[in-house]
Amino acid sequence: MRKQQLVRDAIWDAAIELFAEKGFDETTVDDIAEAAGTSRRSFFRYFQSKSDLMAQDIVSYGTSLADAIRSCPPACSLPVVFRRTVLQAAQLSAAHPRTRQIMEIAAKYPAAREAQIARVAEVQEQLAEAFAERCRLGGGNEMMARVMAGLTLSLLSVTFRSWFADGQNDIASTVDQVFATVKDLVGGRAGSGRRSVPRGGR
Amino acid sequence: MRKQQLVRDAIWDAAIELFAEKGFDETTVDDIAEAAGTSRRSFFRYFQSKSDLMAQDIVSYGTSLADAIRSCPPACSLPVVFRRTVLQAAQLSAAHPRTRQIMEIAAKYPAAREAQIARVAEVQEQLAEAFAERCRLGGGNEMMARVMAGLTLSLLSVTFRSWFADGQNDIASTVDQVFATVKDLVGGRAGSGRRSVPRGGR
DNA sequence: TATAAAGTGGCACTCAGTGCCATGTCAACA
DNA sequence: TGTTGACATGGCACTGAGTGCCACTTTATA
Repeated sequence: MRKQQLVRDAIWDAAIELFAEKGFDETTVDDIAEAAGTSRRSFFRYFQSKSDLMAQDIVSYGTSLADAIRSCPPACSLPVVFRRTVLQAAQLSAAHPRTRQIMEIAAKYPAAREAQIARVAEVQEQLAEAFAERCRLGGGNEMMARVMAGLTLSLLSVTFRSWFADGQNDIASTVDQVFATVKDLVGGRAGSGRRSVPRGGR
Repeated sequence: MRKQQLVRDAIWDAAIELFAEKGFDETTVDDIAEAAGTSRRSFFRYFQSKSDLMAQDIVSYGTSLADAIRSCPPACSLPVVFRRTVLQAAQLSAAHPRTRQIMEIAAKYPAAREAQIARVAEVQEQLAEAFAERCRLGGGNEMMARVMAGLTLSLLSVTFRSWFADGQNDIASTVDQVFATVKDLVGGRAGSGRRSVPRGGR
């Protein structure tokens, strides 16, 4: 039924509004239920917990990331898949009207932040699978898929933080900046001035 | 006072033992307090929560990582600092007698895993600071420090997972393996057989 | 030994989360 | 139109987490 989605949205909106207004810790489930015009008991039918609700965007964000990976043209090299994925996910999230509000809540309340971070680990699993599939990294190489997934999320996290801190809207250029930084770190050609060359091995 | 530490250790040991035995979710704070020969109220004087207790090792692990970064000889290049850090942290943790037990608990119970993951974010902050300090990445380049921190933890996570899954004890070789994988991904010379070359740029 | 400081345990309270059950709603069907 | 069944809802009661408060005990110091 479509009404289900309506109730769910009502709860979610009410919750975010209250979190922003009164604080994450200060808002009880009863508050949210009341503001959404439903009961405490129903709240828990739609969301597993307050934390679960808070991390909802991370989950959907994860599926769009996985989609981005899978939908990348087959000709793309690994690094290109990589970059496209980060860029696409960043743009998608940046476009969502509530994103900044949610980031503010997460920045302010550790409990809210933890709720999100906890889900990131699940997203990482999804990504690893998607990468493995996309790049046919079968056999003993799920390791690379996992490294890619971890790296992708690290870069995204840095990207968002920087984008959020700057208060600017052009997330694509933030992505460029982050990639330039990594290249510099890891030994690509581009550089932001500082030499810090590779030659890693023991 | 030294007795404080004794009580704390007693609680911690009792908790880990019970988690392994009955499960994380199934163990109540009362159970732990009783097993440790203290009261529920005192439990909360030593640990903020059950989750806090579960994540205790992550915290100490974080400080040893930060130390590893700071104690790296000044001559080392960035990638070397990097590798040393990962290796040192891996070895340190692998050496701790309870590490495997804790990983088993985390593997089995999502709530326990989440508790740990939530703390990893804090560790990442610590690492970013340490990297920034160690490499004198002042000014506008905290970004690189954060990328390094994220990358370090990603690699460590993969390393541990692999080490844990294999059931082997030589974590140094696992680290080698992971680094070879990254190099392969990002365009170094070493390779584990599969070509998936760099040539990053957009 | 007296006394201050610090640690401890019990009690009561709020809030999260869950199981159970009675009620309400809507649609299909007789 | 009235009955039935599926399903969503809301209330109630219960357990466990986490906290504030206070009385008690232990320990260090004079």
